[in-house]
Amino acid sequence: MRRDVFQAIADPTRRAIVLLMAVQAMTPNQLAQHFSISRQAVSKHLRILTECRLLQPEPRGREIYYVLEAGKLDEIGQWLEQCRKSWESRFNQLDQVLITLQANQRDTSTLL
Amino acid sequence: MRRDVFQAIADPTRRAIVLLMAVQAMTPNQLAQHFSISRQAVSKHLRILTECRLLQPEPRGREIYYVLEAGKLDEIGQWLEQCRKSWESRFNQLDQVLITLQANQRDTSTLL
DNA sequence: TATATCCGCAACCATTCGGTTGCACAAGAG
DNA sequence: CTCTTGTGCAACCGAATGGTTGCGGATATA
Repeated sequence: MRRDVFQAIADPTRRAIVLLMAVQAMTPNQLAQHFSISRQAVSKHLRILTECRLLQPEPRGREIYYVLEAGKLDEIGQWLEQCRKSWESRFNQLDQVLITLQANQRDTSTLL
Repeated sequence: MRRDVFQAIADPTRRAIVLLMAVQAMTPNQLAQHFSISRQAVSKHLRILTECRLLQPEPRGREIYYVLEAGKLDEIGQWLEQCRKSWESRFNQLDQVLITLQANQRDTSTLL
């Protein structure tokens, strides 16, 4: 199933999972020991993180290691940059106006 | 009310609002014209974005302009960086092991 | 082979979410 | 003052969320 990465990291438990996985890949059982919820609840979170390609399962015998797909984090970074860029160009536009005004200040009287 | 910024940007409509607000501050009515949902639904989104300090309301008479609080975006960026940093230091640790092994390669036979 | 372990799936449940409609109130416009 | 406009708030509703428990299947272990 396709899923939204922003919706995936909305839950604080899932963000903690991503952080842990960034340090070291783990199995669901190992992971569940870090939380106070049931193993199945952790598995649900892993499923969601896997569906949006933030994690990738790597079976090792009867165990399954979930590995972080760090490249998927860029999707979040791109949105962030888009916001920041728009926000700053908004100021740049204002700066342009001010610079133009300042440059023409000596002519302002004649222009108005 | 205090709110989680990650939960706030989980909804695609709210992300679109943030992007629009990054370009130009708007009133709820102006904003609602960009979407196919009701004005009240947009107002709900504005409330959530305001509660997590991503937007700040600026009353102008009977109108209210919502202005982006761009600094709040850093909270997301910090989490991202924390993930990336852990992820890369994970590789660095592996690199250290490999480098050490390679340096000692000539002695491996004696060490084992 | 029998048993224990690791894991995902399904059913269920309370709560939250995102949308709607209707209403009340404050501020300009006539 | 009256009317229109911009806004927030409350009630309601179906769907999604995050948790639980119980089960079955596959893999190691005795």
